[in-house]
Amino acid sequence: MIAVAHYDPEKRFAAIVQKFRESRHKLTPQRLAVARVLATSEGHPGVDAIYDKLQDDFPTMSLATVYRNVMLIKSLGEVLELGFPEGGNRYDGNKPYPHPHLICMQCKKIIDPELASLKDLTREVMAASGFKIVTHRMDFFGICPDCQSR
Amino acid sequence: MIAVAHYDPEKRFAAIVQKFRESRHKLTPQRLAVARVLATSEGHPGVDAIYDKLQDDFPTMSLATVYRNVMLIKSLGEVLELGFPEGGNRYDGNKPYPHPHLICMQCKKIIDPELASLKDLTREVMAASGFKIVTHRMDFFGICPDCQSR
DNA sequence: TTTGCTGCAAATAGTTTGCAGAGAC
DNA sequence: GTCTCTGCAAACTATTTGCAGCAAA
Repeated sequence: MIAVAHYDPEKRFAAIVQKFRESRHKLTPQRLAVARVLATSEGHPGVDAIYDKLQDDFPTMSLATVYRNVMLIKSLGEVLELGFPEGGNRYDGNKPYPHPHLICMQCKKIIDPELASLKDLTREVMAASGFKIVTHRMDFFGICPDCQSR
Repeated sequence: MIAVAHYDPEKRFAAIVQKFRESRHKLTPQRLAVARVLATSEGHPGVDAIYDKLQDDFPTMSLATVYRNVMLIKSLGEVLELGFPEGGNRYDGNKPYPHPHLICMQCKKIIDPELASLKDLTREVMAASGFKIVTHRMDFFGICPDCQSR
């Protein structure tokens, strides 16, 4: 299996809360709960997955609140949004900077492969094209080992 | 400037028409017109760009028809769909297989950089993860030389 | 107390679909 | 003549927004 590096989820949560404070945003229970799910999830949850996960603790919370807080955290630079045109964006609050993803087309799981050579690729494109490259997106789609053996 | 390889647009158009025939789809003027735009456009047009471009020749054609035919051509494997979650998917009928893209965040132009090392990257991910990789998506986002000097 | 946040419901935007007539073959 | 395709309008879905009450600071 591939090596996967993750930050300490509690530190990630604290970093997001710190950004809330710096930007003078109120620390509501709903907001903190969304931040905690983003910081601690390894599975790159979507908005509806976050919503579902919080139903036990916040039965009256609305989807709109999840959307609003995910957007806020994204605007603070503390979550990476993985948009998919088919809908159902996924979020990574654990590593909020661009990095490659490996997506199982069957079970929809998303994992983070370690790829050393990607930085060189970015530099190669910059030099060859004259573009000033700001960010990138690199997704591999396939069938994971679990789904292959089913 | 970066080197950009393109196929002969007329050959691409003929290949798409050939697929229409093989799959027993009727050759309506609207369908052929959409295929021609996809085969000959270098700018990775979106559905609305295709629609706009065809307004002169087919003033009564509906957006739905463009959508339906783009989807048909995609299902025949003759166009590469570049979906963006913000909406406005873009299409490449000239090189209908996965390849990296370089997207200007300002003028929205999309060009095809030549990157030799990408195949190795895919193999690296396959070997390390155990995934059976089916396809990939690699986008670089930045500011093109034209927009930088404006 | 003040101001921003939440829940609800309605609005939005891109895309898809049902249907009846038109047209390819 | 048959059966698919088209144009129109309505439906759909994920997301966003307006508003009135609620709660953090």
